[in-house]
Amino acid sequence: MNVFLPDGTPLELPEGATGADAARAVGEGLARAALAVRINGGPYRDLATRLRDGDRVEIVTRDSPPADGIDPLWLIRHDAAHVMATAVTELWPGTKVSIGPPIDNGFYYDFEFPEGVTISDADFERIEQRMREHIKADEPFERTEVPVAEALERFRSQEQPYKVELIEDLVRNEGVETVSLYRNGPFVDLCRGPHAPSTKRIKAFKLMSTAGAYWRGDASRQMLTRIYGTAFFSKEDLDEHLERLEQARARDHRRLGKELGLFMFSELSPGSPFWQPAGMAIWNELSDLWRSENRRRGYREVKTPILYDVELWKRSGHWDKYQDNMYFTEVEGRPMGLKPMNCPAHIQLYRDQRRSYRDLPIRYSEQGLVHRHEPGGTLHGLLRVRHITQDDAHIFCAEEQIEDEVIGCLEFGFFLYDIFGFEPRLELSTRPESRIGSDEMWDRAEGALEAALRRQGLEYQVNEGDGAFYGPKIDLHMTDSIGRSWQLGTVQLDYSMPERFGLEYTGADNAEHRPVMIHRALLGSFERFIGILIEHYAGEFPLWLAPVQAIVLPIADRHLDYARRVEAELRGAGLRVEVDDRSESVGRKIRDAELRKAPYMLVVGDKEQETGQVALRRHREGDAGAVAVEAFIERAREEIAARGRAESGTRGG
RNA sequence: GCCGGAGUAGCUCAGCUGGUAGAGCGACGCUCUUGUAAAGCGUGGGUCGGGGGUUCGAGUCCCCCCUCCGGCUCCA
Repeated sequence: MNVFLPDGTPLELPEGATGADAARAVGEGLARAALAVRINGGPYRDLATRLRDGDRVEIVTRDSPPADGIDPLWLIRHDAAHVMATAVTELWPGTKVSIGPPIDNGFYYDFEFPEGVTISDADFERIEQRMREHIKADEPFERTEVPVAEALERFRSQEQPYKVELIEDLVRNEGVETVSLYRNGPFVDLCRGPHAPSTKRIKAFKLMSTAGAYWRGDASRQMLTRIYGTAFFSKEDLDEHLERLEQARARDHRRLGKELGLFMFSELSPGSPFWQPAGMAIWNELSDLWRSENRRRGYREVKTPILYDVELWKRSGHWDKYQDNMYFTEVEGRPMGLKPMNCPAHIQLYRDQRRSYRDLPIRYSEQGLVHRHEPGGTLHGLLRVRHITQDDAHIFCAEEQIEDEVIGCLEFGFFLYDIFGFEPRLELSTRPESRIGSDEMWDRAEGALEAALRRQGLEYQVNEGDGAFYGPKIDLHMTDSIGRSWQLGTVQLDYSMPERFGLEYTGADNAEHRPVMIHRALLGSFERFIGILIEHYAGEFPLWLAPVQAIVLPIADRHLDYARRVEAELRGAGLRVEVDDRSESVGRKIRDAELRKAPYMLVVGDKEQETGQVALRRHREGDAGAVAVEAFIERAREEIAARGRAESGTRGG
C-alpha cells in the first residue's frame, strides 16, 4: 500500500504497517525520534496504530506542533505519570491508583497509600531511582482494547476501586463497551492514551512535591496523596525549567515584602497584613489614583461602619448564605457581625432619602474594609487575606441604565489595568445553585451582562454556576509569578438586594420603581492588587509607586550637609527621598541602594557640592552623569506624571 | 476545613543516635573619609512557635494547640 508524507511524497509500505513502520521506512533517525503519529491531520495516535492505503501520515517528534490540546511534551509527561505509578505500586504494594494526567509544566498522579504510609519529598529519591530503572529498561507502552466486563473484573480483582468507578462512569455517561488499557513493564493502567512508544523517550524528569487531593475534587470524598513531577526532552530543558521556578520565587511578593520592608504578618492576627511605611507609600499612591479617577467618573466617595446588628445580615441574606465566613460578636447583649461586604451599608445610604429617577444613577465608592473568615489553609500572603480593603462601589440605577453602567465599569477597569500593563482575563459567572431571587430575575441579569460584553466586543469565558448568591458577575483575573490565577475586579448585577431592602425611586410617571444595583470592584482589594503589583514589577516599581524614589549618597561625611540640603529640596518637591548618612564606602551605599531597588541614586561629593548638582545613577543602569538638582526634579516629575510605564514599569511584565 | 512539610538570633541557616545552643549577614561601638554593587577590628543579641508529658537531663522523643509553606476544597 501507499501512504503519503506531509510533503506529498508517497511511501510504499506492506499491508498492516504501522506509524512506527512508516517512520522506520523514512529513516532510522526518524524512527528513534518518533513519539506518535497523526493520520490525515487527526489527533496524535500511538505509533503502533495501523495505517491504511492512501493515508496522509505525519510522524510526531519532539518538535511537532500540538493537535487537539496534546503536544509532544504532553506525551512524555503522560508517560512519566505511568512510570511513576509503576514505581510507586512496586515500592508500596497495595497502593490504590486513581488518575495521573499531564498538566501545565508537568504531571501528577493521585494515590491512596496503604494504611499508615505517608509520603513526603524524602521518598522522592527512592521513587525516582525506581523510575530511572524502568526508563532505562526501555519498556514499551502497549495498548489493548478490552470489553468493559473484562476490565472491571481485572481492576476488581486487583482491588483498584477508583479504576472500577472510572469505568462504571464511562459506561454510564458515554455508553462505552470497551476501554483501552496501557501496559508498561509490570504496570497496567486504564488510559485513553496516546503514549509514546516506550519509557525511554522520557529523557529528563523530576518529582516536585506532594499534596493532598480529594478524589474527583470532592471535599466529601477520600483524600488521596498527589505526587507532582515534571518531565522534559533534555536535561537542559529541565534545568531551565527549574531555573525559571527559582526566578519566579525570587519575585514572590511575600519574600519581596519582607526584603523591601513593605508589610509584615503576625501570628497575633493571621491573614491580616501590617503595613510598614514603605508599603503604605505604594498603597497611598494607588489610593490617590483610584480616588481621583472615581471622582472623574461621577462616583461619590462614602465611608460606612464595619460592625452591624445581625438583623442587617439576616435581611441581606448573608446570614443564610454566608454566616460561616463572618465574624460575630455581642455588644451589650446585642448580636453584631463584621461586614463581609459593603453593599448593605451602601443600601442604608440610599434609603436615607427618597430618590427620584432624576438622581439615578447614584454611584457610591468606598475603600471598604471588610472581614471574611477565610479558612486557615487558604491564606496566602497578600493574595488571600481575612482583612480586605475593597476598592468598592455600588451603582443604583434604573433597568434601562444597566448596560451603559456595566460598560462604564469595564472601561474604568481597563483604564486602570492599562496603567500597569495588565491584560486580565474576563469571566462571566452565572447563577449558582445556592442563590436568592427568581429565575426570571437571573435571566434578565445574565442577559444584561452578556449584552454589555458583546456590545464591547470583549472576549470572555463563561463559568456556569459561579455567580454571587444575589446575582451574576463579570470577573477579571490575573496570574501571579508562579502561574496561579487570582481574581481582581468584579462587576456584579443584582436585582435581589434592592428587593430585599425594598429600595425605590419615583419615576417620571410619579409611580414608585425598583432600582437595580451594580456591585463593582476593579482593583479587587488593595491588599491583593498590591501583592500582584509587587510580583509584576519584581519589586522594581516605576517611579510613581516606588516607596523610596531617590537615595542621596554622600561620598564622605563632609558632604552630609549638602546631601541634607538636596534631600530637603527634593522632599519639598514632593519626592520620597532619603540620605544614606552612614560612614560607609560609596560602593557599599550604592550596593545597598541597588538592593533596595531605589529608582534613583544621587551621589554627591566635592564636584556636585560646588556646582549644585547630583551625580545621577539609575537603578540597574549605572552612572548617568551629573545634573543640576532642579533638572533632576523636573525629570522626576515628568516621569511620575507619565506613571513611568516606558521607563521601568514594563520590566516586570 | 483536608493531606503533607516546616517553625532555632532581626534575616538566611547549622545543631549526629537526648548531655543546659552556633555561623554568615544585619545591628551596635571604634578606626577609616571613601567617586558608582560589600572597608577593618571589636561587642552585644536566642523563654529553640506555645502548652503539657517521658527522662537524672529535652532544641532533639511523645501528645495537644498556634502560625507559616506546598497542594486540595472553598474564595459571595
